[in-house]
Amino acid sequence: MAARRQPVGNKRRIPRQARATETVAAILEAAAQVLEAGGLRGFTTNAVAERAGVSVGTLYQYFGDKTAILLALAQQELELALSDVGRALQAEAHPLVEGRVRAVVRAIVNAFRGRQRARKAVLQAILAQGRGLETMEPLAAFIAHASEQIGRGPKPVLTTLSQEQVFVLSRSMMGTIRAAVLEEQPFFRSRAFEDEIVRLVTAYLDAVTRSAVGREA
Amino acid sequence: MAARRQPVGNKRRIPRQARATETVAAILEAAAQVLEAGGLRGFTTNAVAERAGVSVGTLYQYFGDKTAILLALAQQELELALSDVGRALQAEAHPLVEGRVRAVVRAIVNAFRGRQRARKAVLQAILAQGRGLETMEPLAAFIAHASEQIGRGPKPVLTTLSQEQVFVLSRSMMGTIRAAVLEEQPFFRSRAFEDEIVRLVTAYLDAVTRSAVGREA
DNA sequence: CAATAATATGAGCAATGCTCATGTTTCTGG
DNA sequence: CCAGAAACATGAGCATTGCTCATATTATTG
Repeated sequence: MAARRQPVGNKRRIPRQARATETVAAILEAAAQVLEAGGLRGFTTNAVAERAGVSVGTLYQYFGDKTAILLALAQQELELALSDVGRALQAEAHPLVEGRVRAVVRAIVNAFRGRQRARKAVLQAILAQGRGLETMEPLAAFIAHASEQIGRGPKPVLTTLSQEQVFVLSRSMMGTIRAAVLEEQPFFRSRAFEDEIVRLVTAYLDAVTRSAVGREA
Repeated sequence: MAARRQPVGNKRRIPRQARATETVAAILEAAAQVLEAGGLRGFTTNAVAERAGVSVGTLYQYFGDKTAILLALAQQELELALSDVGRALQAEAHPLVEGRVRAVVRAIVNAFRGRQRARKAVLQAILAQGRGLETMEPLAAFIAHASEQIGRGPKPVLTTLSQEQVFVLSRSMMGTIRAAVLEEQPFFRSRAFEDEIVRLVTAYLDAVTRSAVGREA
């Protein structure tokens, strides 16, 4: 977690001195501010550099291109969200599958509080870049693992999910939430919406389980 | 269908002569070709104009900005896909809900044949523009209507879906398919993948129905 | 066949992503 | 404490691209 890994293919400098670390942090913070203020439209490299109090050249020492900044922001956010979800899963040892699903859904939805414009812009950008894959992979892995956590309990449920099942599970859930954010749906934080997502995930897990059980015996 | 409606806020010219209509068609075709050849990276207004055999100025007489071209392509595609889905629903008077869901899913997946790069690019672009809403609205409306078609039959199922339910239904399904396209998942056209999407939708519809029935009586 | 409306042109402006030659700060070993 | 090296920072400016506008060409109308 503490290990600083650069995305593959990035030929840029890795900060080795404290000064550089601060610079990178300043750039990321500036990027978030610029996004929050003007969305993707106002997000120019010059604007970010100026706001961060560095020159464009410096910015390009640490980020290969404009998108790399967005990607870094996205990864930052994702790590935070995932740890939240992990905590929610451990804390809420809810006896019912539905309860644990709800804990996960709520944690994810909650991850979208504050700096909404910036978050929306980051979402747009990584989708546009077609880099959903890299950003999504940790989440999918997590869900694959979490589904076992979710599935075990008083009534043990799941064995292992196929890759297609993990994919459908993660993308349907995230796709729904993501669409709600991008479209700025008013019911995004409503209980009714949460209920429906929980229903979706729970019903799917149920169906998968029934099918798996039926295939044995 | 024949009625030519311009997106709101578009101050551009509407073709009135045959020549202009052909020009617009040529531009759209050129745009698709450019996208197919070089993806979003190669998609420059100058390139499109050149390929279409017109000048940039002409292009900008009919499209307010670069994105408008992508949006037009998207709407074109969507209309085609929706009519396919509609036909699939009418033709396949399958007795089981699952059968009708499968017909819809298959029609949508089939809509992604050919010109894959162009299609992917268009998806990326409209997502990046945050215009998913407008492009999605007809689909959501369609699904809201289709869900009644799907729900009726030997075992009548549904009454009416809430806005949250329509949203979850449409976005979870499209989100999953969209992710598979954008990430170029190898199992995109596999039977296993189709099965899982069908399972997802069917299970959700079932759960909604059970809940609605339980609330009466 | 004018007169008018519709359509087409493309040089070039403004904005933006990004580079590179140069200058400054920090570290390291003797 | 001090060179020499390595890391870090700078910003003018190049290349590209989205888009405009003054002008020219083609179609329609009465």
